[in-house]
Amino acid sequence: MDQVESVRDFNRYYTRRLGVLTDRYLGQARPLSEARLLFEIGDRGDVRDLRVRLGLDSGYLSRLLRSLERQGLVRTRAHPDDGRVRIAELTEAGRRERAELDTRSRAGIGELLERLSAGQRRELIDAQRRIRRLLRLAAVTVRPVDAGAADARRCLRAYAGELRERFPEGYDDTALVDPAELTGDAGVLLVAYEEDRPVGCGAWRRLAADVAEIRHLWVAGPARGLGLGRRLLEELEAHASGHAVTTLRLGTHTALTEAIALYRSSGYRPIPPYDSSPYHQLSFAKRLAGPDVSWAG
Amino acid sequence: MDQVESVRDFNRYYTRRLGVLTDRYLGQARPLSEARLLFEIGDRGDVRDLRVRLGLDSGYLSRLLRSLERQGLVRTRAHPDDGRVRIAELTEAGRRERAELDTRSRAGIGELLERLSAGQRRELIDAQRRIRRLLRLAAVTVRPVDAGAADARRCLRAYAGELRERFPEGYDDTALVDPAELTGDAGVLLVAYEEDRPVGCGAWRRLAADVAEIRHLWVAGPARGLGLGRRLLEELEAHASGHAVTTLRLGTHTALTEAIALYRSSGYRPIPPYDSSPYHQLSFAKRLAGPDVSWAG
DNA sequence: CCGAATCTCTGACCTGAGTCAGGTATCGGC
DNA sequence: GCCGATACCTGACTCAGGTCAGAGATTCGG
Repeated sequence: MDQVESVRDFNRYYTRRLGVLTDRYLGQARPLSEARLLFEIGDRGDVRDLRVRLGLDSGYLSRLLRSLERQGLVRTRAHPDDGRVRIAELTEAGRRERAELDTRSRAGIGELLERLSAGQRRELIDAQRRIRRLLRLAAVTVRPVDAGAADARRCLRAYAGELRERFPEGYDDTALVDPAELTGDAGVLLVAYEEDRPVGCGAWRRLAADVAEIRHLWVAGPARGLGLGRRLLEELEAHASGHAVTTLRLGTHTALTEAIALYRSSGYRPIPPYDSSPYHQLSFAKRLAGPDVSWAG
Repeated sequence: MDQVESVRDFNRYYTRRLGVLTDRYLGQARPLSEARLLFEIGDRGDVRDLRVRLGLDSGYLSRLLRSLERQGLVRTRAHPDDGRVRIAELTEAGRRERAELDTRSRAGIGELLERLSAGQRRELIDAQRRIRRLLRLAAVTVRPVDAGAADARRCLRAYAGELRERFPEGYDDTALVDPAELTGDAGVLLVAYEEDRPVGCGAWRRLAADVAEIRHLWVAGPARGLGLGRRLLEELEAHASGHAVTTLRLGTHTALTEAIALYRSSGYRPIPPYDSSPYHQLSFAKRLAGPDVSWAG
């Protein structure tokens, strides 16, 4: 069986098993969308927000809320600052109901886990962690973005903020590269998106005819551990390679230990300092294989 | 986060990701139940069978078939041997449609896999295999069954048939234990069920006040590799232990290499032959820890 | 202060999915 | 050849889930 077929097969099996579980433990009495809404409201939530998060039609959501209100599970009131927006909050009964649903769902999973040994349970959870990491990584798309655009600036601001925290000497924003230097043949800024949210970036900037430097490689906190840094680095190399760059340099700070490990394991070798940036305590370089190299394998 | 929460979290993530995929690649134009039916019919299938496999109401299934027939995707005719049963088969257009759905679904998964490296793909598939194995194992329930009941006899017949194949000298059914000896304090037959289908069995039979023997430990072909043999053995030990048995013996055939490995790794030690069965080329024994031992951890 | 935009709500409508109660044809056993 | 069981079909119904068009309240920008 090929890989695609194997994944499809797993999907079929998993959804079927999951269906049985949720049918038995959650789907009693209450429609699924109401149950989901109860969870999503949390203790309170404004309706506009709920609509976006659950992706529901405003009319439909309104009706669902009305239904929960009739059942005494939810109360709504106007937003204090914006009279158009309404706030939904769970009543005491609503909180009990949600806790009940929660307990039932936990019980279903708990029963399932009980039939496994401790080692098997750990194996299950570990395998789920791996799958999730890989699926998240596969969901991330990386594309060039104008360095002055909103998403790009948000990434760079987050990057700078983090360096300010991590460097004992702080970080001065003026060390950021000028957006104008990352266009056309002069360089590029790549932004990684997970479900339309920017979760990482990286740039290369030309230093000479066939030499460029990697700058501002950054991955947002919640997206770390996916292997996204490596992927960004690889995409930057491929992109630079396609613009006649044969040597990549970069400078980094001794405080950034994960980054240093990444560079080393990606084939970057230490070199003497190539510029005077105070943040470049260590410098590295790598010779690229050529524009037709396939890094995706 | 505790284990139950971790599993729930994975379920939520996975169904959401899966939902996006199937929405985008399968849910176009054709209702899900029709699509599923197209797949399930295969090239042909009798309606009775489809009803059971898909778990549908007969009226509903009939209507679905009528709809597919109107669309020219399915043809039905009477069963040659039984005029009550109808046979559904795909027309040329139906086969094209199914192939189209298949391609689209494959494409979705394929795109996802493409964004991973070869090693990551392998890791994903391996993790899915593990999860599936563990979930199947967790879905299996083991319970005592009267050795004369239909399910029990089916298992024992399958067990005997397999030994007949695997032993060079064949196997004589009269060597099977007498059902009457597996009741009350004299012994028990446990049957393992996966979703209501019997997929394995095992028995213990009393030989003396505190001695019993394990007999007829068997796992159906499709359920092998789940660790079900070990689980049956453990449940037999616990059950025997609860009936004042302190020593378990068993005899086995040199041809049953997996079984021998299982016994050895479960704490059974070789002993001289304790009976004259021609099939007991090797004999083992194990001392049980006591009736209150917890084997489930 | 006006007009456009935003937010919620209501009513009308639709589809998919499925249940339930019969009815008809056929079969298997006697 | 009759009777009960089996397999199917039809019609009537329910429910969840969701879309669409507008109305009414409120806010925002100029």
